[in-house]
Amino acid sequence: MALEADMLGMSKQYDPKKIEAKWQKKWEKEKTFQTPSDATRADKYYILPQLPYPSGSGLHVGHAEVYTACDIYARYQRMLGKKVLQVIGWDAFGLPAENYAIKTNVHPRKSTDQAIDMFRRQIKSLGVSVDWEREVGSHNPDYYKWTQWFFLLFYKRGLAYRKKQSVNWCDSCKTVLANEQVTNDGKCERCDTVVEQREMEQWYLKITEYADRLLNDLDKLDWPEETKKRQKDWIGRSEGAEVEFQIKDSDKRIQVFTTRPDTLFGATFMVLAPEHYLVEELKNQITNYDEVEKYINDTKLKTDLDRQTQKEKSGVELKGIKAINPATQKAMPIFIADYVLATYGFGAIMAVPAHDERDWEFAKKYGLEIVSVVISAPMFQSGLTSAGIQEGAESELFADDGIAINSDFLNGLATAEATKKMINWLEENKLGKRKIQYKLRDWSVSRQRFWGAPIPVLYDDKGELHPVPEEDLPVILPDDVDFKPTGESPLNYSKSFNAGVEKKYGRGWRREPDTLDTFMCSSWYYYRYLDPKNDGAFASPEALKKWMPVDFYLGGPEHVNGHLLYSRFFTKVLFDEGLINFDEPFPLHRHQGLILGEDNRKMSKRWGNSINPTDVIEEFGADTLRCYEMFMGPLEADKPWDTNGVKGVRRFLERIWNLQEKIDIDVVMPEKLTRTMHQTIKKVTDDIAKLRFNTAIAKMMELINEVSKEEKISAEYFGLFVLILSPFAPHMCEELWQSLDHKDGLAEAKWPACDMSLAKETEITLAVQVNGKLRDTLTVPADISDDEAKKLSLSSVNVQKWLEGKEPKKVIYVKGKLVSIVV
RNA sequence: GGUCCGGUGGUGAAACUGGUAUACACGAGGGACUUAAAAUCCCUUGCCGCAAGGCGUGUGGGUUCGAUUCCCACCCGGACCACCA
Repeated sequence: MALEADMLGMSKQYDPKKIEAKWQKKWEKEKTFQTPSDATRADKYYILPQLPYPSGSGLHVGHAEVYTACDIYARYQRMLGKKVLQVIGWDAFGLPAENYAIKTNVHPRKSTDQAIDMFRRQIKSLGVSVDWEREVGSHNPDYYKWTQWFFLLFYKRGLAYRKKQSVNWCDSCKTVLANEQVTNDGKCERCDTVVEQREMEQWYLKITEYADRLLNDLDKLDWPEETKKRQKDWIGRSEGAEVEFQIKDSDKRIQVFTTRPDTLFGATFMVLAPEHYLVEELKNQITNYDEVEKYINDTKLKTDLDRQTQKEKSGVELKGIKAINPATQKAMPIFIADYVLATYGFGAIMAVPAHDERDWEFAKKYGLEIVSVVISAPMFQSGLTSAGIQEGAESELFADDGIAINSDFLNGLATAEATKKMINWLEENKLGKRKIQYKLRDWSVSRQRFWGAPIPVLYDDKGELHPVPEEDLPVILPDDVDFKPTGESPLNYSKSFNAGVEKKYGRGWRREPDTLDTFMCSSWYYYRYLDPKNDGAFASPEALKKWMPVDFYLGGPEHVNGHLLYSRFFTKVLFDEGLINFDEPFPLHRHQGLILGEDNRKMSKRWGNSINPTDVIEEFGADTLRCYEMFMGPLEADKPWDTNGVKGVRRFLERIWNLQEKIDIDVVMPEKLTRTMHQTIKKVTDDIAKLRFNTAIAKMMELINEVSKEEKISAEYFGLFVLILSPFAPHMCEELWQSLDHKDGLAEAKWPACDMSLAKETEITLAVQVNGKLRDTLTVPADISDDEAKKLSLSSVNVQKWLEGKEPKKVIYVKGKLVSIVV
């Protein structure tokens, strides 16, 4: 049929299904996108699309957005002569597969591998230029061997430890959750169950030890400013002091952290978190312990959600004990209250009701003493006597910086000065010292679940822990497991998991039954791509040296405080171990936006507004899907799907396809079209570099609109266009390129250079304004002089009309743009 | 409550460093082709006005020859954080 059509001189119909299958097969067979082995530091380019979780519901149009954007960038970089590394892998461990197993009794390995097969097929049908030979899956023993190795590295460096602590517990998933996995209304991010607090022994990684570096090194990164700020806020650095308060008639002390040591003279009571260890220790001296115990128990029952929605502060005084304010020597009442968090600072505060909103509310409710020790600078200068202030002091809350009063040796000092002086005084008297406090907490990494990497630790017959020797890795995840969640680790009940342990290590020895948080798997995957089959290291020193750091990383903004922070942490630990010579993995990072449903809501089963990329490919073709998703709007913006918009893009590609009919080798293109071509090359080049794919496509559409009016188009001209379109619509462009008699595929082609002398306009349109209003436009030679431009503008009939014979006061010429006349 | 981001046609969105606001696309209206429909092609499309012209980038001010862009105040929407001492 096709041959017949050719012989009749009829053009072939654009048939993406055929074209796309053909080229995808060819690329795969010829390993077109295999990572070049001759890459060097100078010409390497590492492009990383974020690691997908292969969910059972298949690929989402949002995935297609990430892979297309990265692929356009990759193909562009190759055409510039870069040796590109682009790979996709699978974040394969995790709760959904295990929950599915509990429901259906299908082994997670089976459902996960099925999901991966589907994902791989779907991603391949997008025509992305990734090196499939380097694909990795975090659930494979040759991958999680190294996840376990990383754990041992942390352990060796004293960064992994076990601790009994109050943890977030999801009773539906029967597991512990990291703070990052709890939603802001206190629910499990996976299953929406309200999270409770439980005391449990868990493994932690000491990410807090890296808080300052994780904060300071943000300055080195080219990341969206908002993202850096969110990470900064999450780390939450505060400068202040720790202060010790003696308990009256006792040798015990209460330690607190405060950012306002300058207000110490105004501290009138103390508040401990209900979980504070001193409450138990001072039990015998507390006269109302029944009441106190009741409050503690009530707090335990309360969920985070209850604590947050509760408006009024509550607490109980610890009667029978008092603390001494080291500055005033006054005895102060001590309370427990749940507005003080056990997990921040020392779990205790000095309360300064006059200068802290929370303390103020609490003092008001319980009728506690309020002493004002800071006033605003204007008020201080207005000459109010200190007596006058003392009288009116209780009426107002003042939480800002100001001037110290009622504070002995601090009086008259501004807050910054007063703070310094107070810290010096505390240090001299051994009552406290300067301290920097972070909100960031250590990362809880153990999970009482099956579908994860086993923690490579052994316990001997005395319960002492021993890391698994490196040569015994990987600790294999067994298959004989009952999936029913019990709250205990399913691995406890696996025969094969514990078989041979005693024989190998000694009588009474057993394995740690917990598995690692899946975030540990995804914190280092970008290293494995460099050397995925290496059995002796997570990656060879040569590969690390050649490819890292990642040149461009694209991922969702949801990972700001989880994955991105953890990956930076892993990298810094590798750096400290001397295994790498850089300490940030992703110097350049951008986010893609969310693709919403046609109804402007987030795509979900619930609304029935999901779009399956495979359906779109089936109906319109992968090239159309790719171009449409890039044309929708800025990459980082959230944008709704519009099926008519997809049709519009398909129309655009068809018009290009049909231009083949007009190709004539001998025709010489008009100067104006040559100019448009070079302007388009420049625009598309600049826009791809800035990831502004939407405007790049718009510019190419403009060119096609203009060219479509021509009778004949030269093959060379058309070829130039095919080159710049090729990263966006690679299948169609390969086909067109081939039909232009190029023997090599586009993988061998070079990105065209913009010839600025050809792109330059010979004529420009000048806008002429009179008193700021547009009155005329003039077409003039591009090299017109200032005087000539002004003279021409003033002589224009349209301008004369508005001048009304008056002499202009001022004439401004903005080169190549406009003339502004003021009368 | 705090922080950040945003508000431009009927819709998704353009606009370099302060310089002709609405590129490109969708939708809509009209026309050509067709027995008809689809597809395709052409024209129109911010608002008011017959026109000249006026008005227009959330609202009100300011700076400037000139403001979507800079400054101040406010309104609205979204995201994130949320008792962090």
